[in-house]
Amino acid sequence: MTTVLIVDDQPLQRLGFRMLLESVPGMEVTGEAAHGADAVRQVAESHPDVVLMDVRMPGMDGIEATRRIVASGGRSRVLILTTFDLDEYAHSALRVGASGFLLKDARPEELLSGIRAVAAGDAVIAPALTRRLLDTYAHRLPTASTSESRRRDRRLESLTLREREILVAVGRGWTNKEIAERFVLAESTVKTHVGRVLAKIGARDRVQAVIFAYDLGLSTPA
Amino acid sequence: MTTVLIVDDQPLQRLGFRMLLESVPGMEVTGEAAHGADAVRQVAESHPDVVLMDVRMPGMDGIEATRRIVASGGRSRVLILTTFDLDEYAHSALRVGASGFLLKDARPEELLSGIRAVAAGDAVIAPALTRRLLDTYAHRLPTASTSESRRRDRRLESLTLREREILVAVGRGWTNKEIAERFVLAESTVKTHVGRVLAKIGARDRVQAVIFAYDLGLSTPA
DNA sequence: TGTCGCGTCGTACCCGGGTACGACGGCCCG
DNA sequence: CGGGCCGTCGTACCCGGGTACGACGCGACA
Repeated sequence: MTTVLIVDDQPLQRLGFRMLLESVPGMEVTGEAAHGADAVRQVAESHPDVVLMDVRMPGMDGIEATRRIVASGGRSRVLILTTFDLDEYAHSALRVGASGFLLKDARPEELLSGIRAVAAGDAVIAPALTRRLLDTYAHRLPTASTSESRRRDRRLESLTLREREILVAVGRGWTNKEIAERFVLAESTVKTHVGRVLAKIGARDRVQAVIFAYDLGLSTPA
Repeated sequence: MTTVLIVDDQPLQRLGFRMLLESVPGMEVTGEAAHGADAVRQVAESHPDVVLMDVRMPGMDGIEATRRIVASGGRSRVLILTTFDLDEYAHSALRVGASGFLLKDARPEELLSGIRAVAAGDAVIAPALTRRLLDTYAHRLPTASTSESRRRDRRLESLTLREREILVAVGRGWTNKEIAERFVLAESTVKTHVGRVLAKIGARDRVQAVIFAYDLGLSTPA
């Protein structure tokens, strides 16, 4: 049984989705929300497997709602559904952790197939957008085995838990003193940790450490 | 009418694809190839809309064949089909210009839907792989215009061209001295610029400036 | 013609950050 | 039990970075 929360500001659109989903065995609609804030609230309550999320809504939009749902750490996956084939939407949505991005003109079976994939922990992107993403980013994919990213992974692996925490803090732009205060440590201790982190990841100073953190997604914008 | 070339070293596999495609109106199989070299030759002759390409084949493999087909500049699009869910294959395939990457265990309608999308100039990636690609690369997508970043955009707008260049350099982790050398400037000049940038964007130090730059996608993890 | 934004450079000062030590207690594991 | 990893803290030193001035030449534009 796959549980779904429908989020869209248009009642008629919600009805359409509900009709479709309820006609399919194994799909259950656990609720509807008309704006982002309500969506976030309902996800916290009912923990649906999949959230069908519209982008453009009055009040909190779908991107921000997605960000909060993902950040909450629950099991729910967000599948963005929009009428507008805009790259900015898609980039933002995928960036904040959406598991999918489909257009509302998709055929019903494509939508259902997408929902199933997302519920299973996979991800889907509309073919038109996939094309543009590939055109833009395919050339910078790693050629083959290992290379850069995996080597960096090893560098990250070499960090102890504490050091990783410190690196994240540095990535937030905090000074040593601020880190010391928040972690309740002596500033000298923080310096020690930072120094070890720099040595391990091969950074010259905390600026390069921040860049390293962003490259690995350890720190993320927004 | 969509024309398709089937490339696979296993005759039985080719037969399966042919049976499926010929059962669908609007699909036409223009030929079969058992290895990469033959595929490249046939594409040059018959210019199919879509090439269904296996990866593992004796002789020239599917990746190399794809590279050549794409490089030839024709209209044919390549859809990779493989039994093996290996990231290296996918990365390589997409990098050399494949329009899609699906697994052979896909349902027939998914495969057909993928072929249609590719024929239309779009692209498709298997959901399981899409998930991994997103997990790996989504965080480095450029941010777009959310309400948040638009406010920052104004801050960015307030920077002069030179200051923006300096900010990018800072975002790369360069020291003031290094920036001075690369831009052929005095270090004091760089300091002046950096100071003005910090004041304008509301950053305390260059670390926060780096974070700012990443948030706006002005600097991106390469 | 004046003036304003921009880019350039200099000096002087202070401070946060990075390094190089050394040290101590806790913990796990051989 | 001893050694190793981890996390903690301290002192001392040096340097890069940030700030606060002031100054100059240039092009645009009123």
